[in-house]
Amino acid sequence: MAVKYKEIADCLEREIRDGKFDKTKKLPTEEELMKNFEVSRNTIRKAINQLVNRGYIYQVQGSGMFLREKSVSDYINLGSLRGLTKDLTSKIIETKILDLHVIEADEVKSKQMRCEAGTKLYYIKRLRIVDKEPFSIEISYFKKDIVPYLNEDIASSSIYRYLIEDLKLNIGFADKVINCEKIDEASARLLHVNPDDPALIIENTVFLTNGTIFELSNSLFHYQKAKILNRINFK
Amino acid sequence: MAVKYKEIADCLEREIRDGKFDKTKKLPTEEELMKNFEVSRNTIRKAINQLVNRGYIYQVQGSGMFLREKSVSDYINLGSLRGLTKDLTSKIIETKILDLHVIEADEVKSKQMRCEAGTKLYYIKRLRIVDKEPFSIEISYFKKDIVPYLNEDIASSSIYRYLIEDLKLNIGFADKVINCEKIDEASARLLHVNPDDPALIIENTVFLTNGTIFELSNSLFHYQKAKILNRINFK
DNA sequence: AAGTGGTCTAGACCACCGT
DNA sequence: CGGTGGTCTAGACCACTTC
Repeated sequence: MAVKYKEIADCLEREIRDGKFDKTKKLPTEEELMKNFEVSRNTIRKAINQLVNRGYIYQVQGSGMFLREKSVSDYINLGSLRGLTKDLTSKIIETKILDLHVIEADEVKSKQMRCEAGTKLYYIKRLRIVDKEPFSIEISYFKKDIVPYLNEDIASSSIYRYLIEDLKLNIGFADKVINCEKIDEASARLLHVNPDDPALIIENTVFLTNGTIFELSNSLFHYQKAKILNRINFK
Repeated sequence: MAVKYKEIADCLEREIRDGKFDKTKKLPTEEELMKNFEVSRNTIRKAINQLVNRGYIYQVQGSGMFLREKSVSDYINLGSLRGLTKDLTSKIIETKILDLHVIEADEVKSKQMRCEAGTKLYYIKRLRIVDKEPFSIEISYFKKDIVPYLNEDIASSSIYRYLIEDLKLNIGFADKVINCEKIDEASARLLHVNPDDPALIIENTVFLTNGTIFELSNSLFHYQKAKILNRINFK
């Protein structure tokens, strides 16, 4: 990390999650934080901005910084990279790899991923299981020139932990398209629902900081079990 | 407005939307913008940050600021206040008021909206029609002490324009929960779909900048017509 | 090496909240 | 009125990209 404002943000996030401010529901003032962390006001404000964007707090001019109501821990967080494991704490998450191999991009995929047709892609299909019940089906494509190696071990734990910590990928931004459809028969069997039942779908296009697409994924959720939470700030 | 960085952000947003940078797909450098707008670097960077958060551009250290691919204009934008009218440009949006009157908060609503039971609320039920076809059913509750007046006229055009520009409400943040369900019979009739067809649902809790809840809404979308887009930035 | 964004500091003044 | 965030400036140095 080595960047002050991120370290401060992460530290404060930990403290918030640990309930350090639950009694007052209020954070220390900017001035106090400046003293505690021995940095300038701008740096504190940048750190705090992270917490605001992550949905933990809100600021009131002239009054202070307050905790936002705890998000019940049963939602999928749209705005984070942290994956199911970190979103659904207090649940048992398991992953079953249904398929994992290298393919070549066809016309459609090459267009979607902005690459040449024939580009090598990892194709992964996974069934996510929450508290012993099928929860979602996720199909992902990774560009092999950016993610040169993947195996079942990595794919069944946290792919993103691997991409960030081991491969040191600089993930920049993502487009997420959400809609719902009638589920197809094969997926219905996997999720233990009836054909034509609803399914919640997230299509995800993920970019590196330099603007390159490196992943495309399609997640299909059990309609009674999945709820997505998104916290938004205006201003 | 009167705040420099927001004015600059709005100005640049307009220019981006007008296609001013489409040829190069690149924005001027920070230095050029500093000169053009005659402000300090921090102010420019704050303005640019707005554009990043609004999903218009991404920055590459050492290289420049680039346009993000145009969001096709057929999505509902989760991260904006701008409502259907501004999201679905190039479409004809109509609104039919199904119900509008003042009620008193029951146990459930008072809990959801964090107010006393019996608090006066505007209850509004609207059918949104896009290109002459039913698109969504929106049920909203507004606290009457914050939104003292509403009528069919206001409710059938842009409520948010009224809240912001006329009532000068300071809207701060929102929690959105998305899921999908089987549609009920009455809604199915309104949306011209079959009972038990899927429905995409957004539950929206909106807060003023001081942390007060002033609106609760529940939108139920035609599953084949509604797609939600959310652009996310990491870092 | 030059160009361009990213981080950080120090200080000034304004706007809003609560007493 | 004092306390606390919000905006803005000016300048320094670092990190990455591009050639």
